[in-house]
Amino acid sequence: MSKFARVLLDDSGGRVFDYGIPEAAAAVVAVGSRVRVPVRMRALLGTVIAVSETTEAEGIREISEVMSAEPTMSAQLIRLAEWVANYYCCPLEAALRSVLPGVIRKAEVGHKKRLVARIAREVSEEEIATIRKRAPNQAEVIVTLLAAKTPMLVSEIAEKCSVAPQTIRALEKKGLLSVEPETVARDPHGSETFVPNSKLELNVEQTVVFARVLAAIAANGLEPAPKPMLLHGVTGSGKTEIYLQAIQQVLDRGESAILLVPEISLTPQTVERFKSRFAATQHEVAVLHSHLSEGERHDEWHRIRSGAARVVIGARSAVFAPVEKLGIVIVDEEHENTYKQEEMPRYHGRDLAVLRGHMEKCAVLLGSATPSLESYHHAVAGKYELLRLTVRVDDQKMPFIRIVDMRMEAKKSSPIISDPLAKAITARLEKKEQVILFLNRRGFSTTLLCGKCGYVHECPNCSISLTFHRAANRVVCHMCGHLAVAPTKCPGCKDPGIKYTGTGTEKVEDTVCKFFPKAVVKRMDADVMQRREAYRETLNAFRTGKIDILVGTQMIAKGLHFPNVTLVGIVNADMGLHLPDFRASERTFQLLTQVAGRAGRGDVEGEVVVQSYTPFHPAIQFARHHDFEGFYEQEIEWRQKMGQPPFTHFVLITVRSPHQERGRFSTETLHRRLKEALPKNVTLGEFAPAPLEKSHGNFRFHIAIRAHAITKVSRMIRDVLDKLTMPEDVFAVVDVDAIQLL
DNA sequence: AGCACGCCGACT
DNA sequence: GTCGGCGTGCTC
Repeated sequence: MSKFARVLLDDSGGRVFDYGIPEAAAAVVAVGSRVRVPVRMRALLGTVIAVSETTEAEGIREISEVMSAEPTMSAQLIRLAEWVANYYCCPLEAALRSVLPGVIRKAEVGHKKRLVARIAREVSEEEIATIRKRAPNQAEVIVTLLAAKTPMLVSEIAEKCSVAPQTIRALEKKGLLSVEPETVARDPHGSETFVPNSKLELNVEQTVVFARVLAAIAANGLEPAPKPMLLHGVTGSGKTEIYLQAIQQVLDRGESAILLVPEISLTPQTVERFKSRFAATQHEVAVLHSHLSEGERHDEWHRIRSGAARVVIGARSAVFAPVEKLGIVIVDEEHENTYKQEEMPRYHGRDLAVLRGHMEKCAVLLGSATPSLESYHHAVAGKYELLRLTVRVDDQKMPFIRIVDMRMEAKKSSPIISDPLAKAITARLEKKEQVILFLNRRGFSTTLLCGKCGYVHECPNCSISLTFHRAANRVVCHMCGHLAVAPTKCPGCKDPGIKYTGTGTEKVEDTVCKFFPKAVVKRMDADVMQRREAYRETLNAFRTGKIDILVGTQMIAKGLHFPNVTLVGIVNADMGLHLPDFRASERTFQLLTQVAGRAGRGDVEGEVVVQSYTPFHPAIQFARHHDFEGFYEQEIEWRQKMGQPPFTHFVLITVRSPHQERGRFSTETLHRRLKEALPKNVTLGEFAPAPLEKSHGNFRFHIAIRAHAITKVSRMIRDVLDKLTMPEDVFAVVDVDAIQLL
């Protein structure tokens, strides 16, 4: 009695077919196996997603080839992919693509193979002497290999002994050496050596927290699965050390660990810190991120799959790392929006970390100085275990935060650098301390406005105004990258009096240079950091004190620490506060807290100056008092009243088309069908043009849905969309638990 | 997604 | 009569 495999074809529009498992392959075909199967006249690649004793299908054919002896994906990862497909309303095919990197599924890029030579048998001194008379080069090779005590690359030997490869071949013929192609892993950090660093002593709070983490790890594999832990630790409270020691504990138990970090934090320094720590215990660390080459990704994946590397650090997609015996998943900066994938499948890395931990019954640790409302709500509700670190490791006080009311100050002094901020900078410069100025917008000015006819220079493809970049003398669209020469007169009425209004980092840099001509000012944003080394160079210059004032965007807000930075100025705290986004307030609070955390990490107390036109906004006031709980309390109350997440799930459907009327019509039809299909307890919002009405030349429309049981709703939306045929140039995107609302 | 099947117009 | 346009639907 043979079995049947349910196979999902790679490029077959998400359809599954049943195939017979040949007797000979019965032992190797399992859920997660990659197989070649006959489809009509062709043989296609697919993934086995289930194995059963029976099938309803008629005209069953047999699997023609099994790609590897072991399933390429574990049954658990297949289950995770199925969950992603059901929850995030996408085809299983798309979810599986995230689980299995393209390079692995194609199986074309093999391991990088190189010829490796090793000593084949004992060689006596006399023998070497005999060889040396006839073939001194051959003798040299033998001596080198003996001295090395390990096999060497043929190319390496050839170079070192300056001999031709034939010399080595000759030795192989004599039976003294064996030469074989061997897999050589490309280590993205292979050329670096790591100085082992040992663990730091934990303070009282850290010890308490770590004990709880240990308890969770000790419960790995038991029923019920340990509760996920939320570590709320203020900036500088030593969360990373907890992560490091937790991972060590997991390794000691023979298990593996996954650490998710936001893509931007995955700097060489971060990676180095982890590699160094585990270098001491000889454990390999694999790194996964989007900038790996195909070959590197291939090698890292196999290093993980084979168990050679049991620590995985990576951006969101690393949550799918093929580790066995998962012992802990850690999500650093769990509130970060970069964990949400903004293309299909639109999963949230942190949420999948929690789910995977639950499925594999292992510890899950989420960490942040400013937890997301969602996670903190779970902690308060007892779904997560809440752990706290309230003091900084060096007993450093939290920085003093001063709010400058720009409604008054902007008139009196400069709208960019107010008097109080200027005075604070002067004082710090006199003491030879360093300053960071933060503004979350690139460019010189944000709007070109004609004073005469009211013309605003907008992007032809997007409904936002173009930003003037003075250094390049161009106007640039920050959405689609549209570029044009900066106009000198109004493109509408030809009046030469066109005005540049609004502030970007370029203008801040400019103003600061004028205010403090003696200070060394450097700007750090995506524009000046185009060269890869520029980032490191600037940071090094800043660290060694060659720069007095660093002006920058997001880039300088996250996780960098410089002991000599004692003042952080936030040029405009209101930016982003008034966007049509229910998370605007939460984001502002997080950003202010994170940026403020950059101040005062040395032995001098830090100071933060926040410029705002709405100084009494709760997000600003609570951030000022370092009061996360206070912010949470008032924000969660509002969310509950409004039926916003975390009390509902928010699903956003975006319909886009280059043709405005076709887009509107399709949205209308979709909305009507949804109204018919969705049950009463699901809130279906009216369809409307998106706040960002036009982007990349597409008109965009939104339908918002709020619901409690998302998987059911997801299914219904999929059914409605499948039945609906849209015009060729109209596309609908479903985003479950949407973060990007514009 | 491909690719066969099929049902209509232009052409050796 | 045949070649080939692409519109519709099936693939275990």
